[in-house]
Amino acid sequence: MPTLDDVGKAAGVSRGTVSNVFNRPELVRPELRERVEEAARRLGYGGPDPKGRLLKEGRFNAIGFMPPGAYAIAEFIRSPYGRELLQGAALACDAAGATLSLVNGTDETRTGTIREALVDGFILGNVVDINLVASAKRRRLPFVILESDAGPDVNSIRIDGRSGAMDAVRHLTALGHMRFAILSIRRTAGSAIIHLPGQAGRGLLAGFALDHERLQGFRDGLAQAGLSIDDVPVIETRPGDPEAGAAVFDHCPDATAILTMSDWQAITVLDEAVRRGIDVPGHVSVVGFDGTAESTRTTPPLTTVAHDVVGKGRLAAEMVLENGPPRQVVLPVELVVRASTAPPR
Amino acid sequence: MPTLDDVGKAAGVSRGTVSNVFNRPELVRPELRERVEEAARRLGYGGPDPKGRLLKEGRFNAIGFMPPGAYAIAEFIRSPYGRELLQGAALACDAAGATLSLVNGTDETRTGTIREALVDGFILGNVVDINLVASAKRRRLPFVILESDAGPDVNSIRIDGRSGAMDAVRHLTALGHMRFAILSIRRTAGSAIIHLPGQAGRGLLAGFALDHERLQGFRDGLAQAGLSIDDVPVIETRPGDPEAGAAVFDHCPDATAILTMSDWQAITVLDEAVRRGIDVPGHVSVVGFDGTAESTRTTPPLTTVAHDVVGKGRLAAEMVLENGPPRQVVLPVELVVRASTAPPR
DNA sequence: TCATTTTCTTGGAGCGCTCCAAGTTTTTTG
DNA sequence: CAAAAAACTTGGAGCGCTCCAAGAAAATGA
Repeated sequence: MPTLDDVGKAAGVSRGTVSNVFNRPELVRPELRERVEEAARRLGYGGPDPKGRLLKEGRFNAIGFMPPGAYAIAEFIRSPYGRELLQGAALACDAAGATLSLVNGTDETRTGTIREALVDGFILGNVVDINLVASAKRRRLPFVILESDAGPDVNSIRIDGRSGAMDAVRHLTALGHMRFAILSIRRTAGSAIIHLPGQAGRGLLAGFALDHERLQGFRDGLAQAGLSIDDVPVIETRPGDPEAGAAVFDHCPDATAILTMSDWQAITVLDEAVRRGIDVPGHVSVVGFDGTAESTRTTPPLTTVAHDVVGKGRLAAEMVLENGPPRQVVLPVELVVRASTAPPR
Repeated sequence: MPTLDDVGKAAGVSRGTVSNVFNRPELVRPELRERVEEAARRLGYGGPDPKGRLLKEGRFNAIGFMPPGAYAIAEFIRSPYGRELLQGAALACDAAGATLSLVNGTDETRTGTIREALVDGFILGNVVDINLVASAKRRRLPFVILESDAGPDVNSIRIDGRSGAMDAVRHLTALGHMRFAILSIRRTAGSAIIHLPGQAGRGLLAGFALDHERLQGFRDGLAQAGLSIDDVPVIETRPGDPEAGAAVFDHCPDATAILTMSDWQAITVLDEAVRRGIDVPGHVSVVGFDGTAESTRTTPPLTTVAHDVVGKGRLAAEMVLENGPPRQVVLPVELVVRASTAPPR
């Protein structure tokens, strides 16, 4: 690839002049300009390489988005939650004239990615591996983490998952439900993990912050109705696992209410219900989480623990772009009652 | 921000040694390494800046995605078509270990964006402004354009929109439909444009390649049934305009079949039908375009002119990443008949 | 102890560009 | 027509890094 120098040589002028021809053409006498442009054409010069400029300018004018532990970018875009989050981030980037870089990376390579990504800051999707936060700090770029809190010196945005989950349970117990099933999120590769009541080592409340918090909310909500989460089957599936619905119906045949951790999971359950001819909400009630646009369009429309996902994505990008003092934001949630819940059969 | 040199100075070693500490630590004696690391910590050095390396290496290891003329990135992600396309591109980037950069830009700034984006290649969403192709050529990076054909020296991927559109019309005329409405895409900002039959200067077949082609298909399909597109009202709305459905029902009250240019538009029509208590397909049939995953989940499920959108996105990214000789790919379409079409009332 | 080998460290060159002070040429002015 | 002003062009410095040949130091062997 020819460089400014090559073009300059070919046109019999200096590098600086060639640079001017491309960046400040008004500074260069027309006939000279023409000569330089002609030389550039002849050599197949594609214009000043942004790499060079970059080094000088010092900014990529881009922020990186790293999807949550369990996802690849492609998978994340597929999820209703993921695409609204990206939408919001894209909105903010657009407004700021910045680029949104979708960086991939398996759990093992993410640290390296953080070290080397060509960005001015990061949005770290729900962080599973806490070492990522350490890596991000080390890079000394602004970043924000989603759905975790890593202390007062780290930007974070999360929702109050516990109270949202409690609201969902309260709604269902108020309708008279007593027999629940919980669809939780598996944060590693693989198919559904079934935790039946009474099973040893259910370790449900270990895991990852987001899931932990929501499970706590479910637990506490159940407790308020005199029920124990220990009697509730919990199934962990990967976010977009199409088998999730099947797993629930197979393993929790007498649940009258199914609590989930995302609208996507709830949709899977709805789909499986159609397949099996199970009536929702007549036979079983289903509650989603996140309140994405999808949840309004299902059949029946989904009762869900909603928050402003697009707004969250936008805020995240804004925080990174602004690079102000660290903030920990907790967004409100609201139970939106639609037609997927009703009194038990 | 401190640099390798600063750290070297602070630790009393050379720049090269500091670089080794970070990149090939095994080459550096442990105690020296420790001394350097300690100096780095003390200075708050965030590790070798990728900018420097970049210049040496010469590749960004990223491809840029530029959305179609009418969209911003955020809007594009909202559309069922857009997110499947991005999904596919993300898939290919992930497999290649590359980053997918979502570059924004209004119509006026896109040329500049193409000149300066920090990427090794481009996917240009449906190109409205043909000058973009010239800009992309000038940059001398691999690129592919979608839903247009810019000749044998430019990578392109498109579907056979004309035959897909014809299939849609044939399906409807076979069912007995005689009165149509067409929902087309407005490629500029603003609300719906109504082209009623007989109106002067309908200029329907001008516009942008994709729309042009599909309109041709509609025209030719109608002609086969002895109908003229000149008698069919055509409404142009922006891709995600929620008013699209309303415009159709307001201005084409006696259409028994509505042809659209995207599933997204068709979904809008379905939503409006629900709102107005209009039965689909009892009262009116609706046909989508693209065959996105969304189209299976609507009520009723959508009859649509389908193609593999995810595959298209993946292929696009692969073509850019491979940087082989230019190819012009035409993907097959297939009319998928579902429950949104039926014989006319 | 000195020669040889092995291990470690150095600093210059170069990646492609932009910026800018200084120099050169052209134009204007008195 | 010379001097002053304006217009244009030049080339070095520097952005932060990696690579690598060469040099220095330490370890090993005779």
